[in-house]
Order: sequence, then C-alpha cells, then structure tokens
Amino acid sequence: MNRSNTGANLPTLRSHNAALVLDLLRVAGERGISRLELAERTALTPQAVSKITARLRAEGLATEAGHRASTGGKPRTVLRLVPDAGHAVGLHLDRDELTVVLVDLAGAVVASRRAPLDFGAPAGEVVAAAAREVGVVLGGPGGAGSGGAAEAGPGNPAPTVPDGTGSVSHAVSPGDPPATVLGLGVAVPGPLDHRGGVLHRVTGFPQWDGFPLRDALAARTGLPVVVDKDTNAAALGLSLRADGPGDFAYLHLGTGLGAGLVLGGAVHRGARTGAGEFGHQTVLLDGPLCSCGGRGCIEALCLAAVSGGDAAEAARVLGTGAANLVGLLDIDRVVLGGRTVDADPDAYVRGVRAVIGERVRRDGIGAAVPLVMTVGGDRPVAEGAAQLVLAPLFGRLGGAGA
Amino acid sequence: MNRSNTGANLPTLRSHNAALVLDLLRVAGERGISRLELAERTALTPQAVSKITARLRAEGLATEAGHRASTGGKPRTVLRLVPDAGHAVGLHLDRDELTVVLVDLAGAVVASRRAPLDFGAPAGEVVAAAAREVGVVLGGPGGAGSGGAAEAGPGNPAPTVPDGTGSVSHAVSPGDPPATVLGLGVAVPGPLDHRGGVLHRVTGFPQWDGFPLRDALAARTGLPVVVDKDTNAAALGLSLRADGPGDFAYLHLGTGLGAGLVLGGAVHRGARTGAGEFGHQTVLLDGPLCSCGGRGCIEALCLAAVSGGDAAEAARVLGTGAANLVGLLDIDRVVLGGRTVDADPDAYVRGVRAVIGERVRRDGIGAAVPLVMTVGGDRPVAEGAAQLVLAPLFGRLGGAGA
DNA sequence: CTACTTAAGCAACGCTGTTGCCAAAGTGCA
DNA sequence: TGCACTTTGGCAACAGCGTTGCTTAAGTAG
Repeated sequence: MNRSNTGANLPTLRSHNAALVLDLLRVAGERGISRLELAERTALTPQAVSKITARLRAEGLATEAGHRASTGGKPRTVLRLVPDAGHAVGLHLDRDELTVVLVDLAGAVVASRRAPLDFGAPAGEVVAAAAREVGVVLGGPGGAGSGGAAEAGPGNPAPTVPDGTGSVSHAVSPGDPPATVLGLGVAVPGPLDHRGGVLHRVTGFPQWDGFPLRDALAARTGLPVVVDKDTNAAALGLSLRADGPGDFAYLHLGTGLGAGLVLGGAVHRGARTGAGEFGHQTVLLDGPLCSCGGRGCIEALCLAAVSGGDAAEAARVLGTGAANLVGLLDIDRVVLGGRTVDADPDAYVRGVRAVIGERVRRDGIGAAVPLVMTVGGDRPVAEGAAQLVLAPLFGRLGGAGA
Repeated sequence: MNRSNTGANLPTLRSHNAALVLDLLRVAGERGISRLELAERTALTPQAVSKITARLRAEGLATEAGHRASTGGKPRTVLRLVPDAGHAVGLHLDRDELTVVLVDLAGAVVASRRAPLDFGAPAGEVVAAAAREVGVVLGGPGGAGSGGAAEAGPGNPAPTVPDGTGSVSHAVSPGDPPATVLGLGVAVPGPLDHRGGVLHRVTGFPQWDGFPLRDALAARTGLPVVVDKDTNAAALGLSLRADGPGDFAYLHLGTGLGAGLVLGGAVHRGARTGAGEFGHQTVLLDGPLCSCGGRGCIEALCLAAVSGGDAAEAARVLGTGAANLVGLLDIDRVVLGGRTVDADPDAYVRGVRAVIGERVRRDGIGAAVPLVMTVGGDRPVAEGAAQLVLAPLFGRLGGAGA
C-alpha cells in the first residue's frame, strides 16, 4: 500500500489492488501476463485476481490475448493492457522550445509536436501557445473533448497550425481523437511548488515567479493538470522503462545541471519540491565562484570544462557528484541525459562510469551501478511529463501523491 | 497505505488503520487525543475510529483518560496509549562500549545498562556478552519470558552482574519484568545487510565480515531481532521525537562520520543498506587522501581539522556536506550528534547552521532548515535501535519493511 | 478412452468501513 | 428548574472486499 497518513477503506483497498495489477500488466507489455503469475507477484489469491481482472476487462483496461503453452493441464490465459483505453498529454516547456506528446496507457507516443518557444515572453502568451499546441496534438483546434476548451489565441481556427519555423507535427493516427484523455502533465525548468502547480523564480525569467501555471493551463484546456520540474518528469518516465523497482537517479546536463530522484518507485520531491538540486552541490571547497553565489559547485566546474572543450574533465566532475549521490542514497541505476551529454555521450558515460566504478570498488560491497544514456525517444522530458498523469493509475506516486 | 508491491486484503487494511491510530496516540503522548480528532487526522469516519479504538482498548493498547472541555455539547473523551502494553530492547554495539535500553511503547526508557566492550574480540564472545546484558535489562538472568532463553556464557547466575569496570545498571522498576517484549533492535557501526542481519567488513574489525548477527542473537535471546546501522537507528529514533512527518537527516561525527536518512517517515537504506555513506562524499576534488582511498572526503577533512583543534573549520566542512544533503533531498530537519560534536556543540551547531543558512538563502525559496543537537537522552543510538522493533507497530517502516 | 493435472469461475462466507439512527452528556437561555 | 440545542459516540443494518470450498473447463499422458 502506498505510504500515507490517511486511513484506508474498501474503495482504497480496491483501487490499490487494481493499480497493482494494472502496473504488472503495463510492465509485461505486449508479452502479457497470466492470472496465476499476477497472483504470485501480488500475493493475492487466484480468485481475487480473477475478480480484479474481470473488473479491469469490464472497464476496457485489460483484455485476454491468447494462451501460454500448457504445462500438463489447462493452459494459462494471457492478459494484456489495452493501451488505447486511456491517454495522457505531456508538455515540456523548455527555455527555447516546446514539446508536446500524446501517449497511451502503455507509454507509447501516439502523436507529438515540437515548436520554438520564447520562455521569456509574457506568461499569458506562453500559456496560450502551449494550450494551442496541446489542442493540436489532441486532434483538433478545440482541444480535449470535454467542456471549457482552449480559448485559442488570436486567429488560427485551422486544425493544423503552421506555427513558426521548424514546427513539426506528426500524428500517428491523425483523424482519431482519443476518447479518454486523463490529463496534462507539464514539465518546466525552474524551482516550483509541485502541489500547487505554482512556479517560483525561474533563473533568468523573473516574470514566472508566483505564476499559477497549473490552474492557468487547466482553465485553458479543460484537463486536469500536474506540474513538475523537468528533471523529475524525466526521472519518472525513465524509471518506468526498467522492470526493477530499484532506486533511480536521472542526471541532466544541458544549459544547467539538475537531477531527478525516484526512490521506492515514487519521485522524491521533498516538502518544497526542492529535491534534486544537484548542480549546486559543492565538490570543491573554496573553488571558483558559481552563478548561484556559491563556490565550487558541480555545475560551475562542469560548465567551465565544457566551454573549455574538456569533456573528460566535465565527465570527471559530473562523475564525482554522481558517485556522491550513489553513495549517499545507495542508488541502483543512473541515467545520463541532456543536450551537452548527447553531444558526446561516449566520453561522458565512460568518464562518469569510471568515477562511480572506483567509488563502488572502494566501498567493497555492492554490485556495479549501471550507468546508461537515455534510451528510446528523444523526448524523455515530455514523455515523463505525461507519466505524471498516468503514474497514479499504476499505483506509482507521481502526480497526486506527496 | 504503505508502499509495497504486494496486494492488500482485509487484515492488511485493518492493521494499516490500527497502526495509523496507534501512531497518532503515540505522538499525542500524555496529552491524549479524542476520537473525533483521530477521525479528522485519518480521514476515517468517526464510527470507524470508534470500532478501531474499541479493538485497541480490548487488546490493552489504548485506554480512556478523562475528557476535554465541552464546546457546547458532550465533551470529547480523551484516549491515550498504554505504554506498558509492550516493550522493546535496544542494543548498541559500539567499538568500545555496549549500551542496552528497555523502552516502552511510548519510547520511554524503562531500564538501561552500559558496559565496556571489545568489539575486536571474537564474535561469539561479543554475542554472548551482549545477550547476557540484554537478559539483565529484562530483569533476570534468564532473559525474556518466552522459551529459548539465553544460554548465558560462563558463570554469572546472579541477577545483577558486576561486569567489568564502569558497568552501570539502573532499572527503574527492578523487580518488574515486562510481560511483552516485542523484540530486540541492534545497532552496529559498519556496513551490513539489514534484511538478512548479516554484517560486512566493519572497518578495523575484519572478523565480523559475513557474521549472521541477527540469527546469532535471536538464538541466544529467543527474541525477534532486527539489525541496522547505528546511524539509521539513531535517525529513526530521533525522527520519532518530532511531530512533523518531514524528511529528516541525522549526522553523526565521532570516530567516523556517517548519516542516517528518514524520508517519508521511513528509514531510507537503499537496496544494499548502503545509504548514508556521508563521510566519503567528495567535497574537495583532488584533495588530501582519505583512509578509504579517495581524495577530499568530508570525513578526512573534518577529522583533520578536529585533530588540529580547529572546530570551526571542521564545522564548515561538515556544514558544506550537510548543505549538499539538504539541497539534494530538500530535507526538513537536521540533527547533529556524536562524541566529537558533543564535546563542543555550540561551535558545530553555529558553524553548520551558517553554511546551511547561506545555501538556503541563495536558493531563495524554502524556510530555514532547523538544525539542532540531539536532545533527550545520551543514548540516542540504543533508543533508536529499540524503535527498529516498535516502528512497524506504528506503520513506520523501520524494521520489517523495505 | 481413461486418468490426471492445471486454470478459472460460481457461491457462500467472514470481515472491513459506512450509513442511518438513537442514547448520552454536556451548555445556554427562559 | 426545565426545555432546546449541540456534540459525542455506540448499535444495527448494509455494501463491498478478498477468501474459501467446490465445480467446470481444457489441456496432457498413457
């Protein structure tokens, strides 16, 4: 059961178990999973699993799909998630670009869109543009099927909006607006309050300080909205790609340096959504001044090495911070991402892996901590943002919880 | 509900709610708490709370204790935890000393005992001595009331054992062996496997590598045993002292430097019980060599400053590490402890607080992070060890979970 | 074709928190 | 003093959860 301070009743129990089964179905993917295996993995009785899966099938969330080979008796029936039973929109607002994806329950991208963005423009304009793009991805100018649709900005009644240069829109199923859109997950750079969906002073963009992004987008799109830091969204999305429930860290090196932490299957945000301040960890006491006012921050050292063209040194600094993090939290897996890393992935993976490996070796116990680059999709943040909406369905605290 | 990968049934539901209520009773302490307040805090209906508290009263865990002032109607009945309904033993094995405490459900120390210890002696001898001391604290040579009692070492049938110099034993209620001892929590220094209760290579004491401490002590005492790192035990115990469920870090500076983390009400251990490796966080790239083989570790810098008599510099280094930790995890509260800090608490609190305060100010948002010394008892580790046993009763994952 | 094994559903059951109702125990005002 | 009102908390009936006992379905092995 999910950690909480509130009591549980029968509906809570029911949805907990349903989420558990749904999560196993999601992880099983197209291979599917049998009722008895679900029973083993959940420690529920087979009969309980039968009842739960019957409900899920009645709701259209699961379906039977073939049989396993017999082991001497009646063959097991394979159950699978029905990906089309629900969708979520992920929106990534970056400093100079906007990315929107529409994903199904399985996390597959159904449609996506990318457009340039001036994050420094007035908040209202950015919100209007974002809502417009969300509407387009959803298959029409009107946005989601429900009420309160997007009051799209000036003009643009056409279904496909040629919105600036480089705007790309490739819907996999263009004329097929999904019936059930569960919500909109939004990932933004700066510090913010996740619970209230209110931004704080994003570095370099003071006009966002105190802006209620969640409520503004909810009013524009008519969808439930969840807002989180870009690194948290990416970490959540990437953590769902792996089978294991192990603790997970995503390190993002782009124009800045940040981290997203997934501990115990849930994004760790801290009380003020401040967790993941990785870039301003001090790794060189009395070192060079950082833009934050401190000295010897990882970010300052890293970016200095990058601008000096010394990727190996940048990787060494980054690796030192990563090793600190792995040691402090006993993290199971680390994933690297971000534009700077993407430009020279081998150097960074090799450099960071070397430092972590040395640390693990010193500490003796503990198998090697896997370190990889982001995989499967060049929009990890936007896809993760969509998972902010979907994760609660699978019992993973991501949007509503904490 | 507590985060888990297993399904939940009605007994699970029941114990979850009971634990929740019990935890609120524990936090309320002697002031007590009314049924309606319990209902508000748990989000359960008043009727459900009535049923749950009736069960707890029938089991002897709770009792009615007076009434609140009326607010215009029938006055609320105050409920309180019955501390004597259960006890737990906490054992702290330090490098040169052994501490045993017997605590009640409320966490109050009922009896305690301290004795010198040579942690470098053969494992069997240490275990025998520890089991003997546990038996003494429990009020007799035979140990716990249940079967499989301590096969106490050579001699010593007397109830109070004058066991070496400086051995102190002051039971509050000498002739009153508690009926229900729920288990034994053990806190030890080195790296270890919490799930299996097996030690790894404790620095300087290679003979403990691979020793199954949990099973050995369970066999000796006949009690359920939970083993954890000393810093984790202390962090758990100290975190329970505060009302808030906020995230918590305990920093221990003694012969070494370590940390215990309590995130979301549960001790964060990581997959291999390795979390909390605070001492070997790098804060000075290419700095002086540390005993661990790395360079620029907090511990190396800190201990160097301490041995040089420069408490201010040690506090500054420690504070840098603490600020890193606070920033990375958005920790709510930090507590300092350990012999070195105890020797000059003001200097360390002032120094560490200054560094954290500066960092928080730079980051803008976020209220000041409270930093205090350990309070209430000079045996925080042993008391925390006892809480390893009690915490699961209150729905706080500490012993069984994770 | 018979015997056996395994998977999965039906029906009855115990137990959970919830709902509707009522008694108990105070305060406040006439 | 007595009546009206407010608030607390238990009793009884209830819907819904997973569990248990048993039956049916659907394969393999000889």
